Formats: sequence, structure tokens, C-alpha cells
Amino acid sequence: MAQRRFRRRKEDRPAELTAAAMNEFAEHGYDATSVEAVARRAGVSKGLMYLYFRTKEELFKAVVRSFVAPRVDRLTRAIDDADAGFEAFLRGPFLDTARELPRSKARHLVRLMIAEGHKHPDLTRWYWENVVSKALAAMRRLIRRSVDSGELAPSALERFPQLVISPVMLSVVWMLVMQRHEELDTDAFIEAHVDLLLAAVKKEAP
Amino acid sequence: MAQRRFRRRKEDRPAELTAAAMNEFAEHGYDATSVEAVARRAGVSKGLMYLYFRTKEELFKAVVRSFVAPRVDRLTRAIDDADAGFEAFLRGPFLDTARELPRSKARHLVRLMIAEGHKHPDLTRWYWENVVSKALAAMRRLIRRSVDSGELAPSALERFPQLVISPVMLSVVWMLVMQRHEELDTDAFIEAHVDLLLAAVKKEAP
DNA sequence: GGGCTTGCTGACCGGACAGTCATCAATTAT
DNA sequence: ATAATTGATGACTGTCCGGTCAGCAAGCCC
Repeated sequence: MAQRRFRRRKEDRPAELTAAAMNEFAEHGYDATSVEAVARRAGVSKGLMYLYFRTKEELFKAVVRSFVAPRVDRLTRAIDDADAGFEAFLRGPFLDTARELPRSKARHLVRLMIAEGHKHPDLTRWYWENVVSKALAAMRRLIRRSVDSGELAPSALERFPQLVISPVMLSVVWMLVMQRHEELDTDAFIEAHVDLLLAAVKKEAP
Repeated sequence: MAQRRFRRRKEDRPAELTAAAMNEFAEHGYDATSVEAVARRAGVSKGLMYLYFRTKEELFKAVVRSFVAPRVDRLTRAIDDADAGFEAFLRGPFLDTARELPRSKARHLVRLMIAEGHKHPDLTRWYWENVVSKALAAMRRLIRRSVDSGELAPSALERFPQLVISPVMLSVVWMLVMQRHEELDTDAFIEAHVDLLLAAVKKEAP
């Protein structure tokens, strides 16, 4: 008998499709990715996608959600578990993920959100509610804790936790546009930012 | 006689087309913008575009170049003319443009570069050579000058002038994705960053 | 006003692609 | 074994769009 024409694996299909779609979208963007290419990459037929996702747009949203959700949960948990203080968190878990992101596959997802986000309002809302606002809230808790404990002096950081992550955003964009790592050592850049930040907000020893 | 069917204005056409294209691209992105829509917006026929630009891609590159070039020249000139020192420049011309960008139409061009840049290597190279590297070099000159004059203490800023603009990039992305200004006062955010930065790098009065 | 140049038009072509559906085949129930 | 169920296929449709080109008309010269 020749190669099995197809398998029946209802359970695994959605994950297989979103994984394949993640790669196609990352490489070519939303519009330039055809459903057929995704199906081919997943080793199934085009029609199958429409059994699990109503439209190409639904597939896209599923990709973002399935990829982002677990990572964000992990990071916010790391923030709350960090009873080691602000500096320890920044120089530890934060630097780890911040340095990885600009070179990881996930950076392409950032591109997708920037390029396509405004066309998918409900996806943006979900992203806001489940990712951004949660992460910001966690950061704020950590900062407030560190101010109360006397590690940090009060500063604009409480109001703008984004001050911590802006160099990461710039690094991601840099890598997306410039492609290569020459001309900007994103690792050293993010570290330099952390140094400056801590120098500005740490409480002087009295 | 009915409405004039068309005019003959060879000189003005390219600018009219790039202006119309800028708006279409900004609204819908590259792929989702049709040449016909651009032509309609410019009040001409689709075929005309192909008399002035070889392909849709060439039109896109022309849009970026024509929009970016004058603004960058203006800013780099402002840097070099700023013999007022680092802080004066940051709190003056820099803050002015940095606060405007996230809400200006130009932010959509940032989206285009992030979304499409990697598909147009020669455009990216042009962008690097004529925009990014020039702006960075100008910033470095200013920083070095200010260190020499004793205004600033030596710091990582000389190596990474990007430390100055990262909150602007985050603000632009924020506005592109979140659409609305609620939840992040980009003006205050960028100012807070400037405050922290200056606190960290200014030379203490001896 | 008649002929010449050329800016401009719009119908047309070829190809690509999202989404549909009649049909098939692997599995399950009887 | 046979029938019923359902996961999976791929040909097909309608549409859209980038790019072409034969021809039209606005300006120009005589």
C-alpha cells in the first residue's frame, strides 16, 4: 500500500495548524501568507483549515493567542515570585527574557501585532486585557513593593513601568528592520539601560 | 463642455502620487493597498502610475524616501546647530519632535518600515545610510561635545545614543497598536524618561 | 486648422487566493 | 461484516489586483 493518504487526529489539528501558521506568518506576514501554504506546511489540505477555523483571520488570532498566552503567564508569575527586590529582578529574570526576545522567533510576532493589530480590534482588546495590562500591573506591584521596602526612591517609574521595557521594544524593532545584529549590540544596550535606570531610581544609602 | 477629462501636469504627478500613496499605505498597509485606490485618490487613472513608477514597490520606496528625507535633514541640522548643550537640546527640539511623532501621520510610516522593511533590502539600506546612521552620528557628536564641556559625565550614552530615543519608539508602537492615547500619556512618559536619563548622566556639581 | 508629440486613459490579461462543497475513506457502532 | 459517522480532500468559483498597451485627446508648431 502506498503512503497513507491522511490521518485522522482531531485533537492535534488546531495546534498543528497554528504552529505551521506561526511560521508562515512570521516569514511572510499576514497578507502574503496563503492558507494553502499553511496547510502544506502542516501536511494537510487547504479545506481542513476551514473545519477548525472559520476564516484566515480567526486562524491569525488563534496564532497570536496560543503563542503569547503561556509566555506572558510565565513572566508575570516570575515578577510576583520575585521577592528578591527590584534590582535582583531586573538583573535576573528580566534581563534573561529581554535579551532573548530581540533574537527569538517571537520578535516576528511583535511585527505582526504592529503591522496587523489595528485591523483586528477584538484581538487588540484581548491583547490589552490579557497581556499588556497584566504585565504592567505586575511590574507596578513590584515597583511599589520596592519603594515601600526602601530599595527605591519614589519616582516616575511607578506611573510608567514602560520605562523599563522601552529599550527592549527598540531592540526588537531594530532587529526586525535592520535584520542583523551588527551596529547595535542589543544585549549590551539593554544592560546599559538597566544600569542607567537603576542609577537614577535607587535610593542613596543614607 | 463637460468636466475636463484630465489635465497634463507632468511636473506635479510624482508628488501627487506619492502623497496619495502615503495616505493609502498609512491606512491599509502595503499589500492591502491597490494601485487603483492610490490612483483614484490622486484623481488619475491606474495606468498613469506606471508611467512614473516602474512597479508598486518603486512607488512604495518613493513614498518612504520623499516623506522621511526632509524631516531627518531638519532634525540632524537641529542637533548640530544646538550649541546650547545636551540638556537644552533634549528639553527643547528633541522633546518637541519626540512628543509629536507618536500622534503624527508619520507614525504610520514607522509601521510600514517595521512591517515591510525586511522585504525591501535596498530601501532598508537607504534608510540605514541616510536616516539612522546620520541621526546616530549627530547624537554622538552632541553627546561627546557635552562630555568634553563638562556638562555630562562619561557614560554608556556615548556608545548607545539609542538610549535617548527608545521611549519614543515605544510610544509610537503603543499608539499604533492601542490606537488611543488613554492608558499611556506619551508626552509625560517621554518627559519622565528624559528626566531619569539626565539624572543619571549629568555631572554632579563638584 | 492641420499635423505632430506626448501625457493620459481604461479595457484587458494572467495569476493568485479565500472560501465552498461534493465526495471519499478511516473509524466506530451495530 | 455492514452500516453509520465524521475527519479529510481537492477541484472549483468568484473576486481582486498588478501590470500592459492600443488608442485618445491636450497642448504645440507651422
